[in-house]
Amino acid sequence: MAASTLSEVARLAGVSLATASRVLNGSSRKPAEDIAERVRDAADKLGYVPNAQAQALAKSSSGLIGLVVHDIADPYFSAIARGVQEAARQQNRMVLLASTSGTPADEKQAVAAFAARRADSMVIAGSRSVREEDKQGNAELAAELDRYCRNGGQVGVVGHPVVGASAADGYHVVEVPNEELAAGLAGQLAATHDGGFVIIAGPEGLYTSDDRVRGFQQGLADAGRPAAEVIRTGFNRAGGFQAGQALAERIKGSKERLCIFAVNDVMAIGVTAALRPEGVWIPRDATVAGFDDIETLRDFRPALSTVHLPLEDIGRLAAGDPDTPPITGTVKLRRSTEAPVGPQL
Amino acid sequence: MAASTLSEVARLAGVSLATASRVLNGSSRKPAEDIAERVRDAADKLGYVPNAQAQALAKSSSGLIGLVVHDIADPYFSAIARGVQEAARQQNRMVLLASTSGTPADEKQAVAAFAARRADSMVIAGSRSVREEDKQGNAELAAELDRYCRNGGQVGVVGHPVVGASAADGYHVVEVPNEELAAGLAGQLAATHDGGFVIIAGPEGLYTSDDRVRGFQQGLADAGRPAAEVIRTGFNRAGGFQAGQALAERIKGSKERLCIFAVNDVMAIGVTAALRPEGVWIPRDATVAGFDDIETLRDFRPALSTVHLPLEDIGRLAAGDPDTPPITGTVKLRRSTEAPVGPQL
DNA sequence: CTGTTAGCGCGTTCAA
DNA sequence: TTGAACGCGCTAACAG
Repeated sequence: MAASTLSEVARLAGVSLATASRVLNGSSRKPAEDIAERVRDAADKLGYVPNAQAQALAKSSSGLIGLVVHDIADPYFSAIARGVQEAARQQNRMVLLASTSGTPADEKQAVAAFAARRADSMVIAGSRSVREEDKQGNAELAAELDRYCRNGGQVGVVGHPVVGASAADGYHVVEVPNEELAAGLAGQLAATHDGGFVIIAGPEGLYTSDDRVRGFQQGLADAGRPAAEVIRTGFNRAGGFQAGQALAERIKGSKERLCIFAVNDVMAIGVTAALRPEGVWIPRDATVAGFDDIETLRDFRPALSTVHLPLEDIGRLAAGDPDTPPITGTVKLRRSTEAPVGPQL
Repeated sequence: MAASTLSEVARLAGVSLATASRVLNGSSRKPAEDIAERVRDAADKLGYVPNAQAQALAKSSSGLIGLVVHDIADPYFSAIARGVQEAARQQNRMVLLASTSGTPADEKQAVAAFAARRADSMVIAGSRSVREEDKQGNAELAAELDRYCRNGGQVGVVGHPVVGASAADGYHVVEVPNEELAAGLAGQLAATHDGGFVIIAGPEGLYTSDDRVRGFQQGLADAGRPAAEVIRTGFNRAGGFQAGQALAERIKGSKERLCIFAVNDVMAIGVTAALRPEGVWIPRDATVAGFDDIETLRDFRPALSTVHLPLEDIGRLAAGDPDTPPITGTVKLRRSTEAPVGPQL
């Protein structure tokens, strides 16, 4: 038993298809009130639900907005997703979700699927990479996006342009000032920290990670400090944990109080978690800072110094919301980077 | 410049529409290999992307699965969303996302929108409620779901049936054994805790909250303990925080070491966060337990005792994945409920 | 203001 | 095996 159709409603109301359509679905021209009511009654009686697919086909506008993320359960992405969702709601559209493993090849698949569904626009979140292994995938992804844009699609990319994508119409990038913010963080940390710095970074070639590393180094240089050593690892908690384990020995074997900058919050949490069982206490024996200011981690102790990013706004902006302010971040110094004898909050 | 259509491809390949369709989109009957190749070439040249809307219209099956959550940025829901996403991927379908404010009225809207898009199935997560204020909304939601099911839709609900929904075909509930698990938690806590218990619960009428409260009380009773006092507050971190503030005085003013059970993890975190600045240390001055075992909170210190729920599996199951095991939880006792002189992990 | 008609892009039944 | 024709449910031109 399929859902009832508009023509059934029209027949029951004793009017034509067009009239029923005008009454039930948004049209500029409003039919007479008495006939309109009859149509509404009929629709009600039949439990009529307009077929959005058919509407989309006829109007060639689907009211869909696609969202590509690496992992919807990652708090970074889910915060962005919330922003996209809100923007979609305001625009009276629905969100199509695609979680990919993070490889460009997978993302290309997702983009193609969105294009097939004729999504009006789409948002691509997740770090871009220039690693050799992603080269072909990037090219294909760029081609797919390009075609989509040429067909009138709107694309919002978070962070960096997709590698190789031409600056087509309808293609816009929500720039996140990772580099400046990381420099700012480094500057503020250098003001109170005398010892050395170490950076826990993601794999080389990940733009977001690379930008934050570069910015941080620049900030150190501006403060007259030597460059920090960079440890490359996975761009997630597990990566941070590994790096933390590797650092533990070193910290315990030296008198120096190291300041550790992990290029994102979950990595910083991983570092801290690895250090704790080794008896290395933050901020007593070393200090730790992250990046992103993930909401769920805000109750973490010691409170994590980080850079606040308005992730929801980023999502909203990428989804094409006009009255979202441009993206700016804020350095947040908290307990994890306090001086050795700071207040015991 | 709109995307190219199947008939354009057919014309360029010099074949009929039907043939092109058979070649490009899954059909049982395969045309000759030489002609098939010509069609594929043409499609490639034109950058043909099948219009999923039109396909859906013709086949009356959209390949869409709707997901209703209260807040996609809430780690509880985003974990479930991951499960749904994975199931969808396996079934070669896409996820339509709707975040609602949590009111049944909003959820009804979302369900209607999914129905309009002719989603093949949908998943509704988020606690059901029997509060008076939700009565009408619940009824409308139930009616909407009912109609959707009658039209052949599949509905998976997490936790509890939607209030008032008739057990229609295609309607199934992923039961979460909240009550038994809460009882189990209470039992294990009672084994090592001598003092009193307090429960921080959500508003009365929220099934999930009520079940956990009831189970916990039952568990206490089975252990020969008096019933715990129940404090009602918001079902989120803010609610927990408020309750924590209210409790702080009492804990400081008494010698008794209270065991606080918050009906979910984020509330437990809120309680702990409120207690900390008041100088109440966990587990020294009081102990705290939660429910859900949210992944992002696992590095929280003191490590939170809780009940582990396989949220991804729940999502997968609700999305109709056949080979996901039935849902069982596990009590996880960690540092936050340890005896006063436990090991300093 | 209303009704008729022609598509939107595709799957699928029929004849050929 | 291939192609012509119809229908999926709806919108938007037209004509009345």
